[in-house]
Amino acid sequence: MLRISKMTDYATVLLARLAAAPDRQLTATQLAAQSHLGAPTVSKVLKQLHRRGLVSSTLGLRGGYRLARPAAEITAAQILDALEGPVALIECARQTHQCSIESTCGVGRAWQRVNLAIRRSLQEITLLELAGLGGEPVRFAALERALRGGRAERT
Amino acid sequence: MLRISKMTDYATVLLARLAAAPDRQLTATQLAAQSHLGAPTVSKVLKQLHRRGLVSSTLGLRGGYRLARPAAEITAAQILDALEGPVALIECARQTHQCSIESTCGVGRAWQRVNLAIRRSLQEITLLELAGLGGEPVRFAALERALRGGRAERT
DNA sequence: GCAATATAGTACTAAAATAGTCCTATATAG
DNA sequence: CTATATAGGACTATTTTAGTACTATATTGC
Ligand code: FES
Ligand code: FES
Repeated sequence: MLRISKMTDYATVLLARLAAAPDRQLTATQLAAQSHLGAPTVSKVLKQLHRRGLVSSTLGLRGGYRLARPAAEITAAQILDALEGPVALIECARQTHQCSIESTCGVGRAWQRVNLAIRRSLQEITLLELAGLGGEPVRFAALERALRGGRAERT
Repeated sequence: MLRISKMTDYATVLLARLAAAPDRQLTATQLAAQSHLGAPTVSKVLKQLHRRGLVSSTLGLRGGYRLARPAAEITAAQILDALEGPVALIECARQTHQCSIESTCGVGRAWQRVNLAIRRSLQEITLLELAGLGGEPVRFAALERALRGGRAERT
């Protein structure tokens, strides 16, 4: 249940590598070799990450990629959004809800709460933690809170 | 990000309908009409729900479906599992992890914790709440108040 | 027994999403 | 000017998901 795409998985791996070498500039080829992933695929992911502002790039010879900001300021939610867009748990949970059976079901509202809770938990996980660099354990306080409270979100 | 399949969505709708009529037996055709969904699809979903023990069925004339147990004892996690199986957030999070780059990445562990947290949250949502039948807003608000004093939020 | 109704199981087809590749353009260092 | 590297987009292949169809079996009521 609840898979993330391979591309997103790759993205976290690549970002973790960049996080481990914050002052260096790594090329797509280098990252592909380090990660044992295909070079074209890695390139594609990095391009997407650049589009979404998670990495900065330098063109030309001696170019490459680095994190656009410190690993502690990049969250799992941002990575997910960057690769998969703001798709929600179910169609009904999207802002423009045009579910055909909405009037008769009433389930959508509850799923939205679940969706919200998950988003909140993902916003508390930083790349630092994903990369295993932070030392602090992953926390899920917000998840617990959101599940019970169900407050509004702004993202 | 993090979609559930349409089938799972349908399942919650159908289960919610069954939950709303706990003492009646509804046929697939009736449920399809109520939910404005295709009859073959509804039938398929119900068969799967029966296989996974979430609904009980009666064969033959005057047959139909009903919940296998009270709505309060059916959780969102169970519904998800019934329709989509125990697939995890990423391949690496599965019990039989055979990720090819596992040795070099170290990201898997953190995702596993995210995965676990999401599962736990889904286990706390019951069908009663999904169906909008429980008194859940009060209960959640009270719990939140009791638990308040948590930690700060991050974007 | 027999016909009608309804679920059970399974196999198949169609459609959509995802993954991966390739090509062209552009920027930079030397 | 050339080699290297990213940027963007188009394309194909694969996989997953959704939906349909068909056969078998159980139950009711005549
Ligand atoms: S399935 Fe869309 S609102 Fe319920
Ligand atoms: S991507 Fe599989 S263990 Fe990291």
